[in-house]
Amino acid sequence: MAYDAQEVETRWQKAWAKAGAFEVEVDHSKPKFYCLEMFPYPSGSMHMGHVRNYSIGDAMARFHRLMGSNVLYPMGYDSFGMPAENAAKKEGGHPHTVTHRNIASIRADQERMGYSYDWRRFLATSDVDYYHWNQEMFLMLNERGLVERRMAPVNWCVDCDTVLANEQVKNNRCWRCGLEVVQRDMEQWFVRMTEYSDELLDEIDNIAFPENVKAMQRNWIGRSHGAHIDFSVAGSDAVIGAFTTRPDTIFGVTFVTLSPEHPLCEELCTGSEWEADWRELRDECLRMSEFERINMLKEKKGVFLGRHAINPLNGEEVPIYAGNFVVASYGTGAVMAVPGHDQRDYDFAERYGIEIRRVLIEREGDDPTAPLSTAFEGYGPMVNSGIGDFDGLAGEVAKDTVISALEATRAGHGTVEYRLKDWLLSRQRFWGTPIPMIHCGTCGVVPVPSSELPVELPLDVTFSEEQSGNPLAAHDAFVNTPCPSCGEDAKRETDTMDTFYDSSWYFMRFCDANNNSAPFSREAVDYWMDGGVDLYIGGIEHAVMHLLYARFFTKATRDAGMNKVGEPFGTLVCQGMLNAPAPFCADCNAEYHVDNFDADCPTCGKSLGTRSVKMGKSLGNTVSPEEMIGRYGADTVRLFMLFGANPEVGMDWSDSAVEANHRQMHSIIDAIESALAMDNSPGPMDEWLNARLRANQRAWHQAMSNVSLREGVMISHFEILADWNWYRRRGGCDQATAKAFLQQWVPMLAPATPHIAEEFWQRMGGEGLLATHILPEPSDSSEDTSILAREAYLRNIIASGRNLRELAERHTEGEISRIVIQTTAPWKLELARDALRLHSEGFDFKTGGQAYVQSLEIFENETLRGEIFQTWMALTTGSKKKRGRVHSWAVAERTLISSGLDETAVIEANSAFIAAELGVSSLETYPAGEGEDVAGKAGLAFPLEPGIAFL
RNA sequence: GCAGAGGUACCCGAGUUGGUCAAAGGGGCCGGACUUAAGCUCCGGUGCUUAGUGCUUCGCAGGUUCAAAUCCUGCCCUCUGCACCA
Repeated sequence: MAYDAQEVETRWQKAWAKAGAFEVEVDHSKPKFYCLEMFPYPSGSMHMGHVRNYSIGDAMARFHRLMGSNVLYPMGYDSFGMPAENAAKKEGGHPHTVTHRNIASIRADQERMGYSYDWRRFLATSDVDYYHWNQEMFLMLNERGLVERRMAPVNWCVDCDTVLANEQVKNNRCWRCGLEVVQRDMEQWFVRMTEYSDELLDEIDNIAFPENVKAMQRNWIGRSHGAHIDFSVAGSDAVIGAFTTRPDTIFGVTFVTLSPEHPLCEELCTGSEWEADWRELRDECLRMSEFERINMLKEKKGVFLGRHAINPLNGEEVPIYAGNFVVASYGTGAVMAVPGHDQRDYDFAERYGIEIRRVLIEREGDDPTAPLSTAFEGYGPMVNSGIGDFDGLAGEVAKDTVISALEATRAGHGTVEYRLKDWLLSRQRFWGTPIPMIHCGTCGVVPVPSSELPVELPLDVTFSEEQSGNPLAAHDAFVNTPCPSCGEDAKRETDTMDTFYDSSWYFMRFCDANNNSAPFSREAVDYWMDGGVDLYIGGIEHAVMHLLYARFFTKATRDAGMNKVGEPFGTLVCQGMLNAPAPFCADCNAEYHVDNFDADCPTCGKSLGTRSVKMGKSLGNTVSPEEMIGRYGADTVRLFMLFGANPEVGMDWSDSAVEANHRQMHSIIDAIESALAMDNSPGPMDEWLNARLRANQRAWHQAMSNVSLREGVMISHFEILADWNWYRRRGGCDQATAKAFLQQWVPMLAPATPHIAEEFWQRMGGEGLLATHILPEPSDSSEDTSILAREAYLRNIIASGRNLRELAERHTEGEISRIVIQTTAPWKLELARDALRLHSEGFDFKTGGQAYVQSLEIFENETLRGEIFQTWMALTTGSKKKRGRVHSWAVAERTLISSGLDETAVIEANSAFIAAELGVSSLETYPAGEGEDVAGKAGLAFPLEPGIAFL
């Protein structure tokens, strides 16, 4: 057929839309399946990374529809954020305009790919219909005490003109623009996510995320158990509180270090000879960001503060230092230093000549007085404790005992610390959800009453490149408002929300997207979200940000009674990178822009090779989806995406592979057309085709259920086609068989290539739209094993015949023209059947095998005795190199032998085919011993392995 | 350093409850059929060897076993995340 992908695909896309094929409602009579791709930011047109993401999701959505599930598969856009604002500035417009233009563009691209979204649930977070509910939920969080406004040192990006959450800072650089962030103290809005730290951490064990994502989240939350210990200062009322994860090393404390900004520093050293040194160190530290303090510090420096702290357990006085490596924001900003068992403290102690004391040994019996040449940071029995019964305790027991001792003297207690911090929500930008709060001179900060929501972003703002700061702050009509509490003039909050807030609950909004009286109804969300989103697909880059916020949010709304589940996502699939070749210099280990193909390395001048790297604008190694769809059609692109690699692994773009997949499409089309044009002549291959189809259906079903899409597509688009071709080659040509075959096969093509599947569904007279068709459970037939085994037997003969032919040619003078196949001697088959029967009964061949074979009647035959014995051994115990056949035969082969397969009959029935395949003009076959032993092959003949001679 | 995932034939990639594994499938390459020819399509080949045998292979080195791609130990390398975290 002339395959006009453009025409076929757009025609069916219209038909699906017209029929509302993908529109779903709550229906308790069916199992539900919620398939979701991570919320896209509409940055213009769709790129290949999107194509991969959605092709995976759509295949799964379509598969589950075929399986009879009620599939929720929505699409919307995470459309607030900086890029639109920057674009608006550039063109002197409004981000709203930019955003809607981009949404229209990406949506058109998605529609052209034929993704089966329920477009009625479409939403954009920058539309007031959506962010209204952001605000409503913010009031809910506020009422539940989860919102806090406080002064805090924040990460500020000068370029983006706004603060960033901790998660948005990577290597001290802004995640968006890459500029280094600076520290600023500002009044900010926080969501108290840390209230849920423990649940967020503990629940990780029970969710089906990939291990790497789980590990990242655990790391990020970073719970550590330890102790808070109070060191009082000698000659003062001051107390230094320190957090440690190693209370078992308390007797090794030989100094205490404060962060230079610690308020006690000044108090302790003012007026002393050490004050000047401390001030210098503090000022130096203030000039550094926290990141530099933690990661870039080359030199550990400290100054003595002139005072001593008292170890609460043994009363010992140790010097107090200020150290540049102690960070104020972690723990208490004070460290109890144990140089014997902490490498950093060891280095510091060595430099300043402080005592290094061993209070742990590595294993029992070690010398407690052995000097340390490096810190021993592991766990081991306590030694040299000086007081109490601590010596000998190790690990958790040691920690607990020390903590109990501290608690008894009220000098400390066990604690838990987290790395996770509260979610810094406010952004000093325009294009985000306005925080619904009002600042009143009299009443302070007052929430906007729910009845007055939404607080809408003004549309009468013109953006330009000159302006800096947040245009909202300069918009009088927005800012000025009466206080909802006292009615006096007041001012609106002009900070907007981090866009991660928008994406933290959108999956629940999709359940009830058009609700205009609440964020979502409990009924809808409990139906669709039961067990979480069943399949959530997206990039690994959201492992700690979006996925953690969304988990938190779901728990917060659950506790507010809005939904039942506490974990939003069931199975999470993180799709791998999409790579494409780029010029690469092995010496410099650097990739360059595609313009440098065939050029020399711009850095070292050597000639460039290529390497597969992530597709991206910066290297220019991108491929345009539009262009590929235009050239090959959406189905080919989808097939390539699914067949190229399994979802979670990286994948290389390859032009030749895309072309190969396009050829595959043609082959499938040709095959189906041939199936539609069959004669009405039933034959022996019909049952084989059915049996193969059933086997493939079962394997396909399993692969698809496991999101092993590559494997699934391999079956639906490659294996089944190969079977069909074999059927035809073997003379299969039955209309009824072909029709039933297509009835099953064509639907299997739909998840990956829905348009061509729908086209053929119609042409073969399928009922209704394939898009809404339900495929029955894969069936089974007890006959299948032996049907398939017979054909496999035949193929085996042809395969070994081919191998042998090559060898035979070398040993034969003249042309090879005929073949003689001697099948197994009947007595060998009988022995094989006996052996199999005994094997299935658990017979021990090693002890009883010989006696058994000798007891057989046939063993009386003296001339055969030797061969009988050899055959028996080959069947049962095998040799050193080869196991007995009873062990190595597959189930199918055992079935054939046990049923007493007449090999000669099978070969005779197919002699013309075999002869043609092996390129000989005549074929003769008989059981060994019943004819001439041509070329001495009779002895080789074995059940399922006939002796083959070419002549 | 810690944690997670990996290392399979020219490339990609299955296979890891030990035996049916010289190891699926695809790409590429080689050969054949078809064709005036190229392309398409179909068929076959693609570790070495051999009238169906034998040999050497699944990061490296050992070990367990009658039997290891698969299990154990050590090592090397790649990717990802965290990191002078108290």
